[in-house]
Amino acid sequence: MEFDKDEQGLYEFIELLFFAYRDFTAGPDEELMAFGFGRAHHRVLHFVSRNPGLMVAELLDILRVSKQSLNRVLKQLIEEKFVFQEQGAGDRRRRHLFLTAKGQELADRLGAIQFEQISGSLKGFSPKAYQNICDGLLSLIADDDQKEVLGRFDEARKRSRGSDE
Amino acid sequence: MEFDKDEQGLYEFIELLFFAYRDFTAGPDEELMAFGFGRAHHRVLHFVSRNPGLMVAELLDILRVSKQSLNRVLKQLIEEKFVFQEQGAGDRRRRHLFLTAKGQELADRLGAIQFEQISGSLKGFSPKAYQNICDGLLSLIADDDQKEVLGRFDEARKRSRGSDE
DNA sequence: AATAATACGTCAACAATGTTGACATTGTTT
DNA sequence: AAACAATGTCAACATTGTTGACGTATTATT
Repeated sequence: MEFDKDEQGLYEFIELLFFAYRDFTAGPDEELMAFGFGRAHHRVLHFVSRNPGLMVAELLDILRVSKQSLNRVLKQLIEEKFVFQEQGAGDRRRRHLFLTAKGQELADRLGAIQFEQISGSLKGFSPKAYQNICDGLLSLIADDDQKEVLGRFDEARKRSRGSDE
Repeated sequence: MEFDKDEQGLYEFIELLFFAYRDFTAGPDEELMAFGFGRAHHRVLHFVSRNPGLMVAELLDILRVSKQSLNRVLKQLIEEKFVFQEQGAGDRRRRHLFLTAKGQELADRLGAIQFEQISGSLKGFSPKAYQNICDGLLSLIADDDQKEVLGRFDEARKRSRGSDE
């Protein structure tokens, strides 16, 4: 397996991504079933947990689904008190999304499942090798989206520093 | 971004995988629409292309869906002459799956789209870095499945050597 | 002040893809 | 002959995606 237009290698890469994604999402999916939720709910919980105060429009841009599709799961999460909204201070049309204690608890549990999976899988990797994997995944993302993704990473790290210290 | 139970880094890893998978599947999805097919059809075309003579039971194990769900798309692909079946020589209950010329053409076109995406994204990576990415993806796959995946990789490489020389 | 644009919510219909359960067919094994 | 295995099929239903149309605040523009 080396990179150089080797057709076999490229096909293998495609399959690795498919199987990795398949097995990676399997764990949380099980846990979610107990709540009557699915993968779509997980995505909302994840991104609201990581970006507290996220607006609906931003979430739509992240998930790339129609607002009707998002609204179906978001409505459930709000009705069942996993998520709540706050009207924007400046612009009162905006709804900022946050997790309730219950929502945060579930998001954290799902995160913990994936943490174990990742650290179990990658514990043998050097920091350098791990960096290569992250860089590789990042460059698979469409050029226009990479900036947005990295921007949100930065904000999350700033928030985390702000609350830790 | 370094590997060591850094919560931020692990969350970032999760998101990278999500966005990479999202953007990686977007290309073929568009092409498939023109044929009235979806991602489920793509998976069948891909794995039959890579493993000619694959049995239905093996495909079910790869995709991890119910036979009824598979049958729906497989039936379409057979009726529209992208895939054909051959009765097993030894065990005549078995149906071995193959692509027709038309099916192979479509599978190749979809492969080409993803090839361009991958090589465009990873062209700056050293062979070593590329190897790290592949190893990382592989280890994200459930332990029991890694052997199967690697086994099929080997078979595909053997087949490819057999027909190339 | 009237009008347009924005952010969001909602109703309805429909499509793709997943599920389970039940049953039929054909071929192999015991 | 009876049991098992591999596949196909019918039906019902769940989740998550789509489009189109419309409603309601709120803000921005003219």
